[in-house]
Amino acid sequence: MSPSTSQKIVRPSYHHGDLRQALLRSAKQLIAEAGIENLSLRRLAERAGVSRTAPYHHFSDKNDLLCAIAAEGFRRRHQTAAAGFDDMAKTMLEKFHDYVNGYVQFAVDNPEEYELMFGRSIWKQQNSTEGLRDVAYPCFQHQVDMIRCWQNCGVISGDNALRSAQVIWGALHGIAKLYIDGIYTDTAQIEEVTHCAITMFVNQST
Amino acid sequence: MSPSTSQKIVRPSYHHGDLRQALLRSAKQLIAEAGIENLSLRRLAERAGVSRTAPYHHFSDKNDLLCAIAAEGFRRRHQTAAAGFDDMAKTMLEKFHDYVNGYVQFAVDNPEEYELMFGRSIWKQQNSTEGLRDVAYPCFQHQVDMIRCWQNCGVISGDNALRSAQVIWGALHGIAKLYIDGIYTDTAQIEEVTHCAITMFVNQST
DNA sequence: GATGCATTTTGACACTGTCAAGATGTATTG
DNA sequence: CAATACATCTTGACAGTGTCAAAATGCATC
Repeated sequence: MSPSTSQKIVRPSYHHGDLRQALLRSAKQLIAEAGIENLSLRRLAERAGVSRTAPYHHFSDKNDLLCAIAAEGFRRRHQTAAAGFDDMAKTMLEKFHDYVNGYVQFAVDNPEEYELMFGRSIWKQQNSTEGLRDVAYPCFQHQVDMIRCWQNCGVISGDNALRSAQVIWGALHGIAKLYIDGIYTDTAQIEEVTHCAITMFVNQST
Repeated sequence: MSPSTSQKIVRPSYHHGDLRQALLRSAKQLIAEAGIENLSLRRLAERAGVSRTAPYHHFSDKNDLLCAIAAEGFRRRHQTAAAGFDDMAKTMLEKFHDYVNGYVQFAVDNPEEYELMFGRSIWKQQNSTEGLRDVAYPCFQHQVDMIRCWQNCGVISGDNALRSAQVIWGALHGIAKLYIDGIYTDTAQIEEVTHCAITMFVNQST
C-alpha cells in the first residue's frame, strides 16, 4: 500500500501544462517508429505520464488526434511546396522538376505521415475533421493550380488542365504509395521512376 | 439451464463440412459491406455458426485469411487481364485502352478487395504469405510485361521500358486510390481522368 | 470396436477505445 | 482572503478485439 508499490504517476504538478503538444509530439514519434496501426492512445498517455483518459480532454477522439497530426503535415508540406513554386530564381521547368522530386521525396522520408495525410484511415468514410479539411483542401487545390500553371506555360502537354493535373497527381501518389506500401520489389530505384515520370509528362516539343 | 436459453450453435453436424470456403465467402461479403478494418474474426465465426477460435484451424492468422482473399482477387484479376490482352481481334491500341479502363474499373467496383490486394495492410512489413506472393508477383510482372510490349509496339512513348511501365502502373494505382480512399472531391468524373491518362501516355506521333 | 486425427469448443489473457463519475488543482470572482 | 466556477486529470467500468492452451467431439481407419 506504500506509494512506491503502486505505479502512481510522478509529475511536478497535477496539471501537465502542455499535454496537447506533448501528445502530438509523442504520437508523431510513435507513428514514425511503429506505424499508424500500432499507435494506441493508452501507450501514448503512458509515455506522456498521464492516465489513459487524459488525452480525451484535448482530443475528442483517436481520430481527432490523427487528423491533428495530418493537419500539421499539410501545413509543413504546403509551405515547402509554395516556397519552391514562388522562387523567382528558377525557371518553370526547374520548378516542375523540384515539385515532383519534392513530392515523392516527402512521401519516402515520412511514409507514415504521408499515409495519414493521403490515406484511407482519415478520408475514407467521414473521418476527416473540419479543421483538417480547412487545411487539406487548399493544399490539394494548390497542387492542381500549380500543375495547371505549368500546363499553361507549355511545360506540360495536354489540353484539359484539370484532368492533366489529376493524372499527374495520381501518378505521383501512386508511385509514392507503391513504394511506401512495399509493393515495389526493388525499392532503391525510386528516383529513376520519378525521373522517368518527369520525362513522360514534360512537353518534349520545347 | 435449458438448451433454449443458452445461445448454443445449431448445426446439422459437429463438423461444419466446408468451413474454410464459408469463411472466405462471408469475409469477402463483410469486407465489401463494412471495409477491411471492420472485419473481425469473431463476428465472422458467428456468422458462419461456429465458435470464435474455429477459424484458427483453417487460417493460422487473421492476416493469413486476408492474404487468402487477396490471392483470390489476384487470380480473378490476372485472368481477365490476360484474356483481354490475348484477344486476337483487338489492336494493340485497343488492348491498351481496355487494360487501363479495366484496371481502374476493377478498383472502383471492388474497392475493399483492391485495397487488400494492393494496400499496406498486407504488403507493409512482412505480412504477405508465401502463397499470396506466388500469385501476386506473377500478376505484377504480367502488368509490366504487357506495358513493355505496348511500348515496343510504339503504342506508348518512352525509352526505358521498365521505368515507363512502373510510371504507368503508378498512375493507374494512384488514380484508383485517390478515388477509392475518398480524396477526389468530385467522384463522378473518374472515367474522364482515366481517359486523360490514356491520351497522355499513348504515343501521339502515330 | 479401439485408436488416431481433424475439427470444434470453452476458458482465459492482454490488449484496445471510450464513457461516466469523481477528484484535484487553477482561475475568477465577490 | 474566501468561495465559487472551470479546466484538467484519474479511477472504474464496459464492450470489443486477436489469439493461446486445454478439453471435448466426431470421423475414419486399422
